Formats: sequence, structure tokens, C-alpha cells
Amino acid sequence: MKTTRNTAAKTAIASLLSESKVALSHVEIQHQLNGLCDRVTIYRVLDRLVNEDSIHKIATPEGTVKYASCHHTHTHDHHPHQHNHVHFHCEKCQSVSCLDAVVPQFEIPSSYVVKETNFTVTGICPNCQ
Amino acid sequence: MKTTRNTAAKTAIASLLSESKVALSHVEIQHQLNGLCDRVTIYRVLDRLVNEDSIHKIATPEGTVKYASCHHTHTHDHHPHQHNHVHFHCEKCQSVSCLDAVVPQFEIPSSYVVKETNFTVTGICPNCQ
DNA sequence: TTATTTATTGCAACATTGTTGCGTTATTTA
DNA sequence: TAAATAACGCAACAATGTTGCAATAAATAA
Repeated sequence: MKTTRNTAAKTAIASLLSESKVALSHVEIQHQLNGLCDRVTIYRVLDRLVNEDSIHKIATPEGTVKYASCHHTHTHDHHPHQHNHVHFHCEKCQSVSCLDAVVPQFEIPSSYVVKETNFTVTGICPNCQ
Repeated sequence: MKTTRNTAAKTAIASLLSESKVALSHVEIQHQLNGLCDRVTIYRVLDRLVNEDSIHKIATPEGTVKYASCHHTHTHDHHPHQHNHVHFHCEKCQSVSCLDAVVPQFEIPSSYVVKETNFTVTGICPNCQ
């Protein structure tokens, strides 16, 4: 089977995301890496990290793609991070952050099979008021 | 003030979306218009329709952008359509549709100002089972 | 109806974002 | 330390979205 390796780029990108309070876009990551690796490598590392389930991909309603490694508090969870929380998108500073504690309730017809939920709330974040 | 005009492209795109059960991407619209107008015009018309609040823009968690003019049932609403319902994204046929009846409940800290919510549920739609 | 105003369009050119193939590099483990 | 191969850099391409500008066509006034 295909094993995955720890490389400089992967380590750097993972720790960048894990230390950031907000989700980062490809361009933001590239900028912060300051030439450590190629643009294409960033795409490939991000894909790998998503597959390994150590980060997740988010898109704002406008279609901007960002990545976040958010830390949840539910210790009995099998997954390394929580997907089904709310993402807050600030329309002023354009930041996207995870509200790990907020889990929405909803009822959907049983004819639909639910595998994943992605909830994004747009507005003004505490920092921008 | 800037007035908005009814053109062939705008009428065609609006009725395309209003007759479609699923949200449509730019490419899908372009294909269905069959050369009625330029690619750029489609982008501009979509922007206009979004501004006029007669359609809305959706992005799947993967970042694919689609447009829908969904009809709600809440007659006392001031808006021509309902934004805060759930969008269902089928991972098999890739369709995105509006579940107008499903309105999720959630509680968010008061330090956030909420202006809009975008909820997408991914899974298998009734048609694909 | 015809003329006027200007919103809208088409086209070309560009910007951004994401993908693929392939030879080279470097991590892993035997 | 050497062999196997995952990951990389580079170049080239594909897809998606944007902008400027001259030409066109709605809406309104005359």
C-alpha cells in the first residue's frame, strides 16, 4: 500500500494551519511559506493532509477555498477533528474560522442519505466590530 | 440612479434557473444557452441577478460555484427567495438542490453578528439510491 | 414613431486557481 | 548504506473569473 512520508513542506504547512486561528487559502499559505516549496507542492500537500483527515477544506458561499486544522474537544470522537461544526465567515476581514462548539440541529427527509454537513455563517466577527 | 434592463440573455438565464430543480453552474448555463450570448455576459447577468436578489449563489464544500432561484413558501417574507434553508449536495450526481423546508437551528455567541447562513449537506440524493 | 441616453453586450486580453506529466530528489526501511 | 518509491520542481496546460472598450440595443423622452 502507498505509505505517506513526512517532508519539510508537509510539516511546515501542517504546523502553519494548526497554529492559525483562521482558515488559510492556498495563496495565504504560499505567501507564509516564503518560497519553501513550489506552488504545485502546496496543492499536493493539502490534498494529502485532507486525505489523512488532519485538515479539512472549506469554501465560502462565494467559492473561495480555504483549509483549516481545527481542534475539537469531543475526546470520544474517532476522528482527529470535527467536521460538523459551524464556520464563521467575516465579510469585513474575509476570515474564516471554526466555531467548534456550535453544532446546528436540523431535520432532513429520510430519503436523503447524509454523509457530511457544512455550515457557514456569514457576518461580522468579534474583531471587526 | 442606475436602472436595470431586461435583455434576452437575462430573461433566458433567469427562466433557465427558475425552471431547474437543481442549482446550475456557469458551464451548465452556458451549455444550455447554446450560444445565445457570450461567456462573459453570463457572468455579468448572474452578478446582476444576485444583486437584484432574484437568484442566489451557492458553493459546494469543494468550491464549485452554482446558482439557484429557489422558491420559498413563506408568503410574509420580504425577500423574493429564502436564503437560510439547507442545500443538498449529492456526491454521486453532483447535483445541488434547495431543501426549502429545512431550516436548521443553532446558537452562536452574541459577539458575532450574523447576516446570512449557508448550510450544505452532502450525501446521496433520493434519485441516486 | 423617432431620437436620445446609457445599460448591456461581444470580443480580446489578462488574472487567478487548479491540474498533469515527467525526470529528479529525498525519505523510508531493509 | 543501498534500494524502492513517495514527494518534489518545473513546465505546460486547463478551467474559471475579470477588465477595458467600442458597438449594440433597451428604456424613456420628445
